[in-house]
Amino acid sequence: MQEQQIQRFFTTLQAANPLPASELEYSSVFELLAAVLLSAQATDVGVNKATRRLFPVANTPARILALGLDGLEAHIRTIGLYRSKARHLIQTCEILLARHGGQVPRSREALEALPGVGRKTANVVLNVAFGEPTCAVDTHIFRVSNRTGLAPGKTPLAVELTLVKRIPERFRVDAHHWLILHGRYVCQARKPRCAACSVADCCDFTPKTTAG
DNA sequence: ATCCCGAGGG
DNA sequence: CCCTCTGGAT
Repeated sequence: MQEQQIQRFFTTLQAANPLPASELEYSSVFELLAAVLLSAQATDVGVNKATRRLFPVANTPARILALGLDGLEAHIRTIGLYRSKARHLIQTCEILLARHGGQVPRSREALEALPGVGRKTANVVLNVAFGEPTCAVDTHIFRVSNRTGLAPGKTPLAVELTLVKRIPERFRVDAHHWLILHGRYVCQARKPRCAACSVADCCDFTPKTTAG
């Protein structure tokens, strides 16, 4: 995908969805962090189902810790990888209270030091909660970036660095949600819906009919 | 490279 | 049945 096509790609997605947002449900920065931590290799629908049980009972680090490991697991048992996520979330809450006054830190280093928080989750929090133009690369963004030719790369980090270079700054904050939603509903893993795709004409993957 | 790990879809 | 879902730790 060439530079002019990248402009068109994001301009088109922007026109269809001027104010894109996460489909994860949260009402505080801590809830966002917890929801994103729980969302690893899980659907947002499944995460929302669990957090609708969890957050009314425990939506602060102290309240999560008050649940204990078994109590937390009971609330999130329907999410894949729930045992490791419960353990990590508890360890993260302990660190938030011990080192950060119970608040979610704003630096990449501090975020990635939290158990269960890697580069992708840190990028999401930095972007969605704090407005930084980071490019979190999840399964959707990795696939869409490679398939369309927007940012080819063998690893998520390689894709991320290319995305930062290639996405114009004015699009970079919202690009996260545009790419995820595009991957979820149009550029799907198994059967990409190219016939219904608004950006097929600037995609390396979609077969294009020769002009004329 | 491997493990974790439930739910939904094809 | 198999694949996929806003990955991270070992």
